[in-house]
Amino acid sequence: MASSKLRIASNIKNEELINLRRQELVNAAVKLFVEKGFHKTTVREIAKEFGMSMGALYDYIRTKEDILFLVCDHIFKSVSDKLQVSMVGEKDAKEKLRNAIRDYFIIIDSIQDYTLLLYQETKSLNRKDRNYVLSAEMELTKIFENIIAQGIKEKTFNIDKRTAKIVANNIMVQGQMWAFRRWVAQKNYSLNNYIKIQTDLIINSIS
Amino acid sequence: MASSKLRIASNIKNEELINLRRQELVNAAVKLFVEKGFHKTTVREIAKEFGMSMGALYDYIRTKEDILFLVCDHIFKSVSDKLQVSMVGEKDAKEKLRNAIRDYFIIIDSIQDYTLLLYQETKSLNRKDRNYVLSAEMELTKIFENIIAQGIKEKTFNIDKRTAKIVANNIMVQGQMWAFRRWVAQKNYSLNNYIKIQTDLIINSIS
Amino acid sequence: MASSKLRIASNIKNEELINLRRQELVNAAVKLFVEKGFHKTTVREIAKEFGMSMGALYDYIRTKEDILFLVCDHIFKSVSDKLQVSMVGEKDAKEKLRNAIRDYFIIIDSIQDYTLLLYQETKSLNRKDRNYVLSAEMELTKIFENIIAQGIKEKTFNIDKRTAKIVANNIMVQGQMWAFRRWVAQKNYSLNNYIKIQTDLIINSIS
Amino acid sequence: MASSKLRIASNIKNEELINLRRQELVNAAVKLFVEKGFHKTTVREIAKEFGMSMGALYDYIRTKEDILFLVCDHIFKSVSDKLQVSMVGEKDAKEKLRNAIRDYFIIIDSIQDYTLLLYQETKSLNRKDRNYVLSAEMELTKIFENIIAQGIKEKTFNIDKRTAKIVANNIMVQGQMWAFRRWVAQKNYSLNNYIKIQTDLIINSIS
DNA sequence: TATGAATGAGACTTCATTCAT
DNA sequence: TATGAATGAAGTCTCATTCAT
Repeated sequence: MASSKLRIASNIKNEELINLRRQELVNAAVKLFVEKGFHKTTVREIAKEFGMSMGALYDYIRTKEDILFLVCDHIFKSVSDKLQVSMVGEKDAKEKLRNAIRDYFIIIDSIQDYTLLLYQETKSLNRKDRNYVLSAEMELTKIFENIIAQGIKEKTFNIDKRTAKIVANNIMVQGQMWAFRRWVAQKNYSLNNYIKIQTDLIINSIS
Repeated sequence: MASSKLRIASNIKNEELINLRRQELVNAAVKLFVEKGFHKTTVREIAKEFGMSMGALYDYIRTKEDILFLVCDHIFKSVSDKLQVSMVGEKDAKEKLRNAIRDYFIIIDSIQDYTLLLYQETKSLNRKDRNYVLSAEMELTKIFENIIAQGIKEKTFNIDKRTAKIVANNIMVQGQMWAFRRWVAQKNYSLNNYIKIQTDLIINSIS
Repeated sequence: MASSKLRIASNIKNEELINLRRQELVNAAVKLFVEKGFHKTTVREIAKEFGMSMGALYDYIRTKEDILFLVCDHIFKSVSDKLQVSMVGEKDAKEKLRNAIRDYFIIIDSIQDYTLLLYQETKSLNRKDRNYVLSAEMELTKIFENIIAQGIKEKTFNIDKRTAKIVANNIMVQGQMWAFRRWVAQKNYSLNNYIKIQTDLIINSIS
Repeated sequence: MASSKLRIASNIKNEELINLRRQELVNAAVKLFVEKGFHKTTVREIAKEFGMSMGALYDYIRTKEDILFLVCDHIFKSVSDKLQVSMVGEKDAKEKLRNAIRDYFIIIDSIQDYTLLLYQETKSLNRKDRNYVLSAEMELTKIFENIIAQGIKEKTFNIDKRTAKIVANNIMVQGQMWAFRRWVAQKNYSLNNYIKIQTDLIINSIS
């Protein structure tokens, strides 16, 4: 995954330095993008938050859009890495699904702002970068799909494979909903409440 | 509802003309916004598509953002009006819910591009206009919430009121998902399939 | 003097109507020019204050600058007419001068805003119109010059003719000063005070 | 005094460069403003005269009005500095006053165009900047007031303090008159003539 | 004669990107 | 390698003036 950053060209030769600086760059940019959106954030502002000159910044990227990709890539990997970690352990499918949903929703909650950013600015990426991010999203969805597939095989879940794919996607958007519809969701429910209600609904619908 | 347009000031005195031209303007702008997004569409391009001079365009609005509001308002009302119409008739709650979901998903399908636009560019509106759009969205959600509430009263649905609200929101995002995740959804399912599967899942989860 | 208005072409044939309407136009424009200055006042605003359509307004003038000329001309004539009136009667030169200064200062005071306008926006006129206004101003100055000349002949005033011209101009600018330096003048002196002090200084300097 | 320039924000970090470029900018702008007035001069023209791109120009200022302030500030300081310098030396009040008037009128003569500009465009400044310029003007007036006050104490001048303030203001406007009424003043008098006549009138009026 | 919608040139301003130092 | 001043294209918006009705 780390190699994804290399998709973006740089003047700098030292690869370690690139990665270190880009990490700092992402942190600076994310903060500003969350606050004001991609289009309304200027490269000057990013450079200032980054603590470097404009020239230096442009040693690590080629265009402003590169920064957005770096940011999206970073955000997505945060979710993916954390979720991957939580997935270990030998449990039955229902338990596994409950845990995965819980972990996923908790992750979303912890990076709400990033979630918003990820789904609102993706369209500003060029085709190639956008596809990269989308495919990353699909990998994530696959995690849920696989758990459900296991449950179907174990006869725990009583749906077909085609429905499983939709349920997996439903889980994804219901997670995002916690961030997107915060005015409704977070005003009326605690995160635990929300997780319990959604999980029960999902399990119920496929059992 | 028509009065919402009056939120936006105009140099033109003839109110009918304002409405006519704004309708044309919305049509022109929607097309471009869908293609390239709000920020990447220039007012000059809109004026050209609008078929009038820049000056004329600015006789009907005050700022570029006004155009976005007009567009969002228009899109939202399309959905709302159509859904409202489909809601008449005396059926039991389950039947009503099935029909409402079906109608809503069909509407979303018929204005996919607009849906995308509506949910991606809302954040570019100023606070006031954004709130206006959000509250309109909440009204829509309420429609589903009310049907479910009726089902609960009739003992058709076996959930509490707090869960009902979440289900209503789930329906909304699952509709939007048809547009947003078209690469997944529309590649793998026909609209009818999608509607059937999602409806069954929902009914199942609350019965 | 009335013919000065004819310097400006019009589509309208009825000359009386022209004069009537132009008077109204001047009143509308003066108010706005005083408030916001010539450049920051739009023709649309003038038309609105004027109570006519833009098309109608342009029947009475050719360009926006024409309005400024009409206004300057009007203001200047107000002063001139009033001063002319006050000049009648048989008095000795010193008495005459005292009275003329008094009358002039009182007039300036009564049209302070206009005075400001007249001297700040004149430069926005084209050469011809500006010269017209300037020559009108010189006529006014001549009034004072003539009184002083009379006093010199009567041996009341002990200066030469060349000095008289300067004194006349001094009187003019000291009058304007009441309007221009209002923060100093009107904060520290009543109009009567101011008139008395300035008149005494002037008389003293030439006796 | 130099700090007055800091009232205006800049993108440039090198403060010396700011001062240098702003000086160049003022020179370019003054020339154009004198020729055509503030409103009729475009930023593009200023940039061209400035010898830099529009973008570069806007690195040194925030708005077009800032340029006007810079210009007014510069002009005023030219007068103020020169007059301050001429003020040294131990002379009696009458001698001092004669010299101060002479120096002031000579300065005005040497920067006639600037004087015109200063007093015609001040109103285009925003409140804060306008007040800044006005208060600078009042400081200048104070110089004359103080000399006269000294003469009153020394019994050289036979007027009261309230009259002294008016005389000081008269001197200011009579200086400006040399520039404003150039068609009258400079056509009929040499500068030396003008100075002599005005000075004698003033001294006469207060002795 | 009156209306006011439409024109379109041009104004001010921003900002991603480059490059001399 | 780092700096940040400079570029210039492009953006949004205004408004004096015209002309079909």
